[in-house]
Amino acid sequence: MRYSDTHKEETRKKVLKAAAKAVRAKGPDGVGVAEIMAEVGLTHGGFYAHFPNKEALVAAAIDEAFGQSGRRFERLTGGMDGREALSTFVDLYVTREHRDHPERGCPIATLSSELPRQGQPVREAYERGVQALIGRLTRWLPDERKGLAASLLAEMAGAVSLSRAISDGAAADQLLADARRSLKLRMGIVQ
Amino acid sequence: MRYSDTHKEETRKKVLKAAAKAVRAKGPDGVGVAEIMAEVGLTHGGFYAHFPNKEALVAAAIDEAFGQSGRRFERLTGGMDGREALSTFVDLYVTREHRDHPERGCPIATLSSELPRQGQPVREAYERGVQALIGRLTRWLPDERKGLAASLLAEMAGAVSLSRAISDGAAADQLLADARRSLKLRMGIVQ
DNA sequence: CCTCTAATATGATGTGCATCATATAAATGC
DNA sequence: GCATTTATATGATGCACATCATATTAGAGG
Repeated sequence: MRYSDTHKEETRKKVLKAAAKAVRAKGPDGVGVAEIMAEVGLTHGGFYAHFPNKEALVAAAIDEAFGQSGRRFERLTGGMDGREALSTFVDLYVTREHRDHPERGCPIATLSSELPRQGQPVREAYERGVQALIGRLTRWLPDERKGLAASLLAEMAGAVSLSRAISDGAAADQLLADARRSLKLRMGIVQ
Repeated sequence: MRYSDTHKEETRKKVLKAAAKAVRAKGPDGVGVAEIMAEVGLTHGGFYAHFPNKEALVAAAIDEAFGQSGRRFERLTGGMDGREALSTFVDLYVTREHRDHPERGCPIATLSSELPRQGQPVREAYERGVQALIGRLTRWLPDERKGLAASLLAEMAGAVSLSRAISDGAAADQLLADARRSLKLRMGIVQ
């Protein structure tokens, strides 16, 4: 092989990361192949040497996005007990910071409504990510109540998502604060 | 005028209703002008006699969708006290029926994630609808706690939205049931 | 029954996009 | 430094769509 052994793999990774960001920022249908390739300094034609089609890229990008936030949370909560980990998670997820940066946030808060309309490979990637996150939360909860974990995640994503629709910043912040409190109550962290 | 006085207005209404359904089913960007006109038995060209452009239609369709569900809930909860109205609302909103029929459901559960990326007129219509719904819930709550109302709405929409991503029907139903219970707890309806 | 005008249809234009066939260029091993 | 092969670029194709200019038709008023 003439390019370095790792060159193609590196390019693929870069494309994937750009896509993971772009998909969250503009949605699966709002983003174009050419745009993502340009982001990496390439042109659109080379794309098909890395992915069979756009749908495969989007699916991989969603896996990547979930993977990124998953690793981040593992890192930040490593060594904590369940109670502390849950509290940390809420304080990182249900925030203005998350609301204001969908492109590096949780795919659920950013893509929930449009994902059911995507093709099967994309939906599958999304569900994998959702289930992994539910699993993580479940392990942190007393008695490992999976149903509760899912419902808590719904509340967190719903709060971030709805706060993005509220133009009055103070009201949006208040919504997030109310949600954090409700979540910690449900988790048994506060009374 | 040669057509009956009300003809144009009736056509506009029909287009609007078709759009309100289509926008929820396929998203603002997933739906085409020609498709909506065909739904009403017309061709695409006539569209611009009714709306200046697609964006205006989408904004009007979102108003219409919020209006439809608003009127429906007013009708169903008319005469109830706050407690009973809230309980009824939860039992209608956080359901499998709602999950399975986005095209006639709440625009928040169907459009939340992609709406922040729409143009201003569409975002404004959406926020009007959100605020109206928050207002309705607020009036039903003891002490009229607006922040709580918003947070409750986030949890409801989040639960329906997330349940749409879960392919295992039983698990999705369980998520909805858990959410209903959590919501009624927060509303002070059950212990 | 005919006229006239508002409502709708036809068809064209331009744009953006995914995909692919083919051309070019990069850089390693010789 | 050259040949070879692999990565990337160029450019073409076809489709879906919004928009608009122009043509046609429906049908109430005379």
